[in-house]
Amino acid sequence: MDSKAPPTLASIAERVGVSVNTVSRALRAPNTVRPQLRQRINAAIEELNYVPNRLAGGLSATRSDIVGVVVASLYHSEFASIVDALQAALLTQNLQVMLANTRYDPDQEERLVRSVLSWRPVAVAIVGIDHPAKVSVLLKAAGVPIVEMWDVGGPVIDSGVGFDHVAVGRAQAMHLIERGYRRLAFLGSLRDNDRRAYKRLQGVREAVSAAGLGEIAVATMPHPGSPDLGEALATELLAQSPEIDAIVCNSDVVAFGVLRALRKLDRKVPSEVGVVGFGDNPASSCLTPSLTTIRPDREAIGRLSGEVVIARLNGEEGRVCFADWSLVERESTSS
Amino acid sequence: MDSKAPPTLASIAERVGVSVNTVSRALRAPNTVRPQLRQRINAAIEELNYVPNRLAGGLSATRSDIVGVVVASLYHSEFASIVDALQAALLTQNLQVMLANTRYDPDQEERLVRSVLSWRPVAVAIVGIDHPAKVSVLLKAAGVPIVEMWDVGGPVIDSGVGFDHVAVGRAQAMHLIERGYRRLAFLGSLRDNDRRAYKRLQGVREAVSAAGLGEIAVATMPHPGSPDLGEALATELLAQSPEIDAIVCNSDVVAFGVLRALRKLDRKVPSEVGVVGFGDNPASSCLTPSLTTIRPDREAIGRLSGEVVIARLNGEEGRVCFADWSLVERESTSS
DNA sequence: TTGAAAGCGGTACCAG
DNA sequence: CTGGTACCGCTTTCAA
Repeated sequence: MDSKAPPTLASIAERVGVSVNTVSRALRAPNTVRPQLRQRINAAIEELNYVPNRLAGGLSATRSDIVGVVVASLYHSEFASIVDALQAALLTQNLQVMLANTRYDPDQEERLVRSVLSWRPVAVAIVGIDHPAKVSVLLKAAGVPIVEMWDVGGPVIDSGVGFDHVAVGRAQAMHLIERGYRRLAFLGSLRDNDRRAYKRLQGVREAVSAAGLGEIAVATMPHPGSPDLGEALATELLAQSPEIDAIVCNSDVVAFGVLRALRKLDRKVPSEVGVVGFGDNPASSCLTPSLTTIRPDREAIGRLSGEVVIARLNGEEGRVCFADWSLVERESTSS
Repeated sequence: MDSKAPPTLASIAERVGVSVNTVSRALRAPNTVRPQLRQRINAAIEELNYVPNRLAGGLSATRSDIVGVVVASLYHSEFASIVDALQAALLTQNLQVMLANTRYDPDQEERLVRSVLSWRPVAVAIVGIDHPAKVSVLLKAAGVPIVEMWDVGGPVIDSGVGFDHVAVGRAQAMHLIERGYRRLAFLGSLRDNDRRAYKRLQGVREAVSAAGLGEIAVATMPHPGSPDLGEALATELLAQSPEIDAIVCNSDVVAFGVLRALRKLDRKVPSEVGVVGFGDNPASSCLTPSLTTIRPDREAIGRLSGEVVIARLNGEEGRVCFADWSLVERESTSS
């Protein structure tokens, strides 16, 4: 790195001997400039390694080509693949992702949303629909399309792409109940800011209650999910409530640890205990027993979110898209 | 969303009846403004939901508080946790991440680097040290600190944080050789742009050659790694070369599929075939047999990269940090 | 402690 | 097809 000031439009204009805005046009509308001149301009650009200054461009054009993206985590691909697909979709329109990551820290969301908005994004995509009040206000006041992703089980500010997490919880529990399990528990990482997890838990409760099975045991910790967490929680849970015969896990990674705990406790899966995960980790199909889980279509959520952003920028109306998810039945529940 | 123009410093200045730059100072250096005035200004800011325009601010200050981050993938947390930790480190200095993802597409790197540089980042963190020539030129010409992450087995532009991937490949192979395996193979996703993977393969070759074991079999595909890919490649490989007794996998996720293939082929692991992965996927310890693998300290790489960026911005010299990695020995090789 | 004025590097509109 | 000229919204001297 050498710290001299980078070349500007003016530098290259001067070098070629034309005005600044001829150069500007050569870049944005090449065919409004004489081919020969254009060539000389391009040569100068190449030679000086000129890179346009989008701070200036965005300020002047009062639009930035930035899409703000706010997620709760990048860990273990919970949202990483959504961002991945979203970014790919946005790239087709030369839209740039400005990423912010709350890491499930409730105090961060407002701060990060402010930070993202300060770049005057042309749109914002954000995980969840349950934001602190001020966040919703800021998002609305920003005057740009807002796409709320992942959870659409409720009203959205502008547009939404995701699925209903209560329904997922219900499906997890109903599957277990259909398989003959009767003493269900819910287990996993549960952070205050993770409203989606609470909704899935709620769904589990609803299904259990509808089946007349009474209260479920719940074992959670506010730490990020991991196999070790799952093993610890399961071990403790089964010590306290040995009658439990089915465990709904808040993530596959946690379920991996639960399976390990059950192996150590010599409780057979699925004959004595059934286990359902959430998230469809690539490893879930490779465990023994393989793990029954919920497969949300993250790629679709990212892609559709990108498409909604683009549609909104083209003047289309806000809308809500439901993304697919399915229960993938494997060995851990096929009793 | 309502599309009226967002409030500016001028709007709030007018509302309070002071000049623009009094407001500006109230934000950046609160104690240079009379407390009472400051309160009225803050009230107006709150009321109008004012969010500063960083395009303007950055342009004016000729620095942006953006750190450009260029990765090759976000899929299955190969780099996601690096970004996660990097972002956390940068947040302490109010630095914002502008993320670009090449998805291992060789054609994208130059384009994305240009795009990132156009935001006049104060620094750039990028995966890898083997860039197309033009990318290196642009990065150097940008005149800001550049941190090359993940691979530091060679010269860096400015600073680097990572480890030597050739050494990793060597360690994988040597471990297998020490365990008594003799007919090694390398298997997995291998994309042109993934120079690190080639280096690991090279390391495997070096170790095998040093042990006088001759050529190794290689089974790769240019597609993203997955269990299915691993299973397919392993099945084919062992059909062609049934004498193979050890497989070095380019990622854990691929290794999961390899283990599945071996199970189906009724080849015992580790007694008949040894398997080593790379990446330390959380599930690796939960498989049966559990997977021996290489654990790179991704969190450290992200955190250290952030620290190097910050140090460089404080005027310190460029430097290279080696991050930890270790071979985690588990059941898949303990013959 | 506060204000006026000159940019930062582009874009957009209008004239030539 | 090309150049002149106001801005875009904020920061930064420099005075007051």
